[in-house]
Amino acid sequence: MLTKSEQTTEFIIQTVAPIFNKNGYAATSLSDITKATGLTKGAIYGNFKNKEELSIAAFDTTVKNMLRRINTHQSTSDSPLEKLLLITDFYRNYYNYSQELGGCPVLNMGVDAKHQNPLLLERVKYTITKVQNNLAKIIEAGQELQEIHTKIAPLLYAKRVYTMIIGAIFMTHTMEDNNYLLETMNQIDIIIYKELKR
Amino acid sequence: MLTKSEQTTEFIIQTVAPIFNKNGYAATSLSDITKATGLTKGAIYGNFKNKEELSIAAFDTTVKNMLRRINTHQSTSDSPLEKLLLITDFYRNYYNYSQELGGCPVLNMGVDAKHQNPLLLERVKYTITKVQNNLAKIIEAGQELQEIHTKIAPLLYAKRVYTMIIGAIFMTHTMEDNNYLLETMNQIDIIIYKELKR
DNA sequence: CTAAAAATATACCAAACGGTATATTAAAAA
DNA sequence: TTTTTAATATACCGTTTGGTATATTTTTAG
Repeated sequence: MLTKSEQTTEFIIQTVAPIFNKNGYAATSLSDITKATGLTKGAIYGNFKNKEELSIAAFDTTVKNMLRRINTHQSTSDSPLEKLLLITDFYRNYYNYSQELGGCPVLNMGVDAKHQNPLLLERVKYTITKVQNNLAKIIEAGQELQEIHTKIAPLLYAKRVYTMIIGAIFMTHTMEDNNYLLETMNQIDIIIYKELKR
Repeated sequence: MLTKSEQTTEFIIQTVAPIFNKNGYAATSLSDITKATGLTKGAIYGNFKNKEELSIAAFDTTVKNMLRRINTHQSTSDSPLEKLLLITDFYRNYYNYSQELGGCPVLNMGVDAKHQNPLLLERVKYTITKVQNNLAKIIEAGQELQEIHTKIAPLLYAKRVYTMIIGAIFMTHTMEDNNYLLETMNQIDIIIYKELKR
């Protein structure tokens, strides 16, 4: 069972996460935070050291939820190759999903934290590395199960794919046009079928 | 000849552009601006209506310079196909170049302006559309000169390519690793040779 | 049910915010 | 060179900023 303060801490994070993600670190004020939560500064600073720490907790939670969601989605299948296709499938619905989060946390905070919040930037880098390694692991598993060509360099392809995904996320959000995401996922599926699959 | 005020206006824009690009709109304060220019608020507000207008002028100038630079680079050749290769070549050196600008203006302001500066966001959208159309025009010219397959849809490929480029820019800047940009440009070159070239 | 402890609210801080009215200085025209 | 005009500096405005010390309330333990 969660203590009262643990509940409050969790409530603050959940409430504030989309605000930070949407507005960025500097443009999110403490009055935004108190207004959204209905709490006072006393409560906020009783649960978090400062604004920076709160922004990091918010990012980490958002990302954790997102990665869990991708993981659940791909675990529908045991085949690594199909797992990859399920991931592109996940991102076909990402525009809707990420709008609930206030945008893509990796993209938004990667750009936003760059010159203002070094600790948060480290969390973004860590997240990107993690996503890439996850992709690479799936490719490796596919090679072991002889679904994927062994000549393929797993991490290289993982980076290639994630670069395309994040580009499509930016374009879709900025241009407010889901086709960038859909079209890019189709392209990645073609890579999976024509380059990876043996 | 430029009048005194025109000179000052230009000086302010040039000085302030990389600051806005680096820190984002909200995180750039008027004291940042006065400190960097050595001017007072009186001078700033004598030349610009407000902070928003200045940020837009700064973005427009940065982008104009950037587009001119790409244009100069590609005009080395008359062949549309080679023009495309010269563009990927330009982006191979983009990490260095964009660091001077305080990052990629399209990427940074696209994310930053999304929920804070609608006028600036419109400028970003306009820029993206322009870049895409430029790429599409080159492909069309290549089709007319029979360098590029006519079955290729110019705008579709233009969007595909720019999506990959902007993804690579994000990854390179966030991960501080130029390989994302280099690797992506190699991939685009492969697309040019294997899919576009006839 | 009461006492100790933990969590939240209140009231306050100096500093910084974007912006403006006015004074002063510098440039252009007569 | 003087006068007019334009450009910049100064001083100030109310508001908001992130953060804190302290008072009050709520929760938990005895």
